Amino acid sequence: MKRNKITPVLSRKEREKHARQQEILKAARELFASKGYHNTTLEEIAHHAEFGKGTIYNYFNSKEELFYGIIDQLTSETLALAQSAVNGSGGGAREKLTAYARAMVSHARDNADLFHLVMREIHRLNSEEFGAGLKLIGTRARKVWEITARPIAEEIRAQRIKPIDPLKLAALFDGMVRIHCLNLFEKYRSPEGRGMGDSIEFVVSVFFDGVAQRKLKG
Amino acid sequence: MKRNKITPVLSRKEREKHARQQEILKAARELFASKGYHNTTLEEIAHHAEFGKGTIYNYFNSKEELFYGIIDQLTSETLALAQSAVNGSGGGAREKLTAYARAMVSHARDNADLFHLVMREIHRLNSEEFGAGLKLIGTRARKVWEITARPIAEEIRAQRIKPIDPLKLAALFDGMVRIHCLNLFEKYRSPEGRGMGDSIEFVVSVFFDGVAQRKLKG
Amino acid sequence: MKRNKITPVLSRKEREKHARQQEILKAARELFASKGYHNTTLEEIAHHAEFGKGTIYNYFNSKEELFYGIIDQLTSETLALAQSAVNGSGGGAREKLTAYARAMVSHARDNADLFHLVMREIHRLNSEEFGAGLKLIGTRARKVWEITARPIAEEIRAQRIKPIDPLKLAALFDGMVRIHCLNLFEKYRSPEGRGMGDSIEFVVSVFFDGVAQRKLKG
Amino acid sequence: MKRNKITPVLSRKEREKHARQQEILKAARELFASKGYHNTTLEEIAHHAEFGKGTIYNYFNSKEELFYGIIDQLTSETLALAQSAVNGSGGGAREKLTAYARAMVSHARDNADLFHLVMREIHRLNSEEFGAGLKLIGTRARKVWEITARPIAEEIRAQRIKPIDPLKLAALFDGMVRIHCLNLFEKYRSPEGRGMGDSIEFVVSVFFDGVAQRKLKG
DNA sequence: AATGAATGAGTATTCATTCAT
DNA sequence: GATGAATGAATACTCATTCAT
Repeated sequence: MKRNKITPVLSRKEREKHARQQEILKAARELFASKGYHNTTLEEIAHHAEFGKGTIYNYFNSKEELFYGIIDQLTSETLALAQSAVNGSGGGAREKLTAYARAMVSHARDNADLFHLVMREIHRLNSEEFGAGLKLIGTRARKVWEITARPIAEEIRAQRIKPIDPLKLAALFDGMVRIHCLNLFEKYRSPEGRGMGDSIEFVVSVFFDGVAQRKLKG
Repeated sequence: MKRNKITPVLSRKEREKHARQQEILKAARELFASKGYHNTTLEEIAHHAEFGKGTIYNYFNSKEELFYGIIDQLTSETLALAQSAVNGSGGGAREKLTAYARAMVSHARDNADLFHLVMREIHRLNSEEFGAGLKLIGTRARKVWEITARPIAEEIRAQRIKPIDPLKLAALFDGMVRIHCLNLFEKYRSPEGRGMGDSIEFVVSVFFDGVAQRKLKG
Repeated sequence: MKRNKITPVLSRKEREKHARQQEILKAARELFASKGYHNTTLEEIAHHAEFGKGTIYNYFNSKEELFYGIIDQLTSETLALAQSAVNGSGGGAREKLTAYARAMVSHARDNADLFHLVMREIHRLNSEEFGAGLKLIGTRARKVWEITARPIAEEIRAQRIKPIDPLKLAALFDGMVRIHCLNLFEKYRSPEGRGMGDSIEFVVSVFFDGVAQRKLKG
Repeated sequence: MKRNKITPVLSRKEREKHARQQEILKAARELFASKGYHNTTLEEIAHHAEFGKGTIYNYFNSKEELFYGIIDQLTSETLALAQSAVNGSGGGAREKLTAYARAMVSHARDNADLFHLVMREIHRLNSEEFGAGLKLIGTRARKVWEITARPIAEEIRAQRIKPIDPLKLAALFDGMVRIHCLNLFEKYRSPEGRGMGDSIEFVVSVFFDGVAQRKLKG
């Protein structure tokens, strides 16, 4: 991707500022993920990012906002992942949703702790004062649903999927995938629970075909 | 150890002690649910329960233990609900799981805030912070699965459900129901999202029959 | 010691009250001695004395006062001990003071922890608000000095002791004995320090004869 | 490691840090001395030192550690005082010990409250509470004894002092001096007690010569 | 822009004391 | 008199945020 040297999109200063923001976010992600939001101090984040404590405040107005930054990152990663799964993979809804599900599992595996972190802290944001941060999550989730609803809608039109509100279906499927991820990467599952269906195909199959045995035609 | 029917099982003192514990739990439930664990102070709980701060410590050894008390209450409610749905409703797996799902939606509606609290805190299982006391949640969740897995297993034996690990299926179904509840009662859903299928039958139907249109046999 | 049955000095009620007070004091002595004043709760004292917490307050108005009661006990024991040493032992000042010193060492050994406790907490009493409790100690200590000063004074009159204010000498001797006790029963003395002169005669000898070698007469 | 004379051993920052530590120690010394350890709150210390409460914790990790800091200060002052008395004054043991005793009285007069504080807290050595950090006091006290034992040992060798373990003698002498100081500066002594021999020579004289009148030879 | 020392609001927990039974 | 449940004042310590350098 070439950039015109004369009119760079971002000035050097802006680029450096952005780079430092990313460094801070990275440090915070790691610490929040492993110790939780409340148990991580700004001092630790600053130290881990190799900045002074005060410097953090040049890039984020508060610890809260830093956390929003992470949510933003994480949800936009998910969004991108949905987009490329739906656009990039050939075939019909089944193939596209499978691709999305696979990508989600992989993403959740790489960010298991963070994934849980957001699930955990989401409620804090739920309180009146943090409406803003939550809306972001809601909005992004909805966008994911809209993207995955598209191939579903197409197949409904082609009468290969039952005529149910595609957005509902997309939301349900997304939920199934997320629950599956949680179950997969839950640290404290009982030992027997481990390995319980790490194949995402199981989920896709239930979603499309149901669990009921098809009656054999006489 | 026989007990005379006339003398109650618990003495007046014991009954009063238990009643007060319940009052405190109730107050804590409401506050934790609406403001989250970290944002609720013991002073608020005491005030809301109309007790002195010190009194709380006569019934629970710490804020954390109080929290465990709530988790215990809620998860045992869910467990009871699963048991009566499975044992009490006639019919096959479809009817029993529908009954369970209905009961969950109703329970979640009555305890919307608390439901979110536990859905969220369930993920704290991962955090060192609450590790010890919260295995409880995992254990209880698994018990629910075991209960709902039973009718599934029966139908597998009767070849009316595909031969998949019934526990896996139960866990997936439970997850679908819970996700559905979350979507239904999420406070901050965008307005358009509201009313997106509050009929739980939709979920049951996808679980059993899938979304794919059945090809008509020649 | 006979008591006239008709006019008992104390009524049964009074005697019982006194007995219970002693029980409480005993329990408190043991706990204060082993754990210190601040680290002992009234609840522990009550439990150890096998009374209810509230009952303690029927006998002592406060934890403070309970502590004074112990000081009173301890200092009056010391006083009694000084009296009997001085009156009871034959011989001159040297014998009488030796008897006192021996009794003190023995008493301190039996009450080592309590002995330290009083030394330790004495300063708290030093603050304006506790003047009362401290005066007691001061008064009792002075009485001990007066008692031990008597045989000293006699020997001064007999020109067997240098003509120095006997009260000063008594106070110094008392201090020497107490310091010796502290050194003897100090728990955390370095190992080499242990056993460093557990014979009280050493102290008596220095007091009377000094450490200087007498010049041999030509 | 050579240092250029022009660059100071400590940087400005280090010097300032040290200065602030001293200020805090000073404030704590005054408050602990007048009110005792338990009756002094960190908030008071902070206020008296004209710092914020949190600032204290940038210099000392806990209230307890702050207390150790004071103990350290005071005991090292005493140690220094013993050293210079023994090394600095000419003459034999009598002169050197007199110098030490004088210095102690003067030091105790200047720090009467604090002196009592430490005399009292020295006995906390016994309580589990302070065990670890307070070995320091015992160690320092022992060092003082070792220092003052040296001139005594010399005179024993010269047969001018009786052949008794010099460390024992040093400990006894030190105790006599300290007791004398306590008696001198005890705030709440009864009025008649005041002025009871503030001449330390009295103590030295008893230590060396004893109180017994020497029988005139033949 | 970067820093980190200073700050003080905020909070869980303890425990002497009271008082209804 | 005896009891122990209820009480709330008291306090060490944390940490997000500020701001002078």
